[in-house]
Amino acid sequence: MSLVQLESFVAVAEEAHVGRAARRLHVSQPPLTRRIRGLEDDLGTPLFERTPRGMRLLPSGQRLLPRARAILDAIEAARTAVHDPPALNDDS
Amino acid sequence: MSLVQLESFVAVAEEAHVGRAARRLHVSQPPLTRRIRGLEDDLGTPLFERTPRGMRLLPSGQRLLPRARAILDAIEAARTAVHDPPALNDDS
DNA sequence: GGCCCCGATACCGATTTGGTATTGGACGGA
DNA sequence: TCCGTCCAATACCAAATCGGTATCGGGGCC
Repeated sequence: MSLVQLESFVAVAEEAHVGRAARRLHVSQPPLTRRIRGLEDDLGTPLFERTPRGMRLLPSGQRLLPRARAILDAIEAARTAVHDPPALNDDS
Repeated sequence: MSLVQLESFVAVAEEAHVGRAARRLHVSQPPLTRRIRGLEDDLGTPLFERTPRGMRLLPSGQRLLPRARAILDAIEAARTAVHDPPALNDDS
């Protein structure tokens, strides 16, 4: 599992469409398809149902989605925290 | 930033020693040195002080450490959640 | 001054990754 | 029913990434 895979998963889940998600992520469609497939392989379970219209989240994917978002948010928070020392307490 | 980098960072922070951390992670020392360097480059700030005895966390690294651990834990939790459907509620 | 322990770097081969082109399947309209 | 369209999946190749071995450079410590 990688952060790139999680980011890709969230984008595809939100767009319900690999092509649109690819445009949003500034990559072409095939690598994005492979990222999703790689994530499913890593987890050992499918996350989406492939329909003729696009991608629909399976229950497993629905369970992953909020956690994936939380992880990506935590990454951003960590990035910020490294740079922002907490405000000094007057007592310290 | 990648999960591999975060995992490497936590190991080096805990061991205070690139060589020991490398053994623990089952990689050789040079790639681990590069992962740490890559993370520092990505964040734009050093995380460790290099001493003749090993590595010591800088304040920036101290701020990152608990967050890195939390992220790695969240990854494991997500992995588990995908496989474990929540117990059915009798009311549902 | 010589030895030892540490992380950093050079170099090379292997793996991974991305892009273009193409395929195959499912709809929808004429 | 056949053709055009839209979707994800795959084949293929080039570029980038990554890991390992060998080596370097700097500090301590006899």
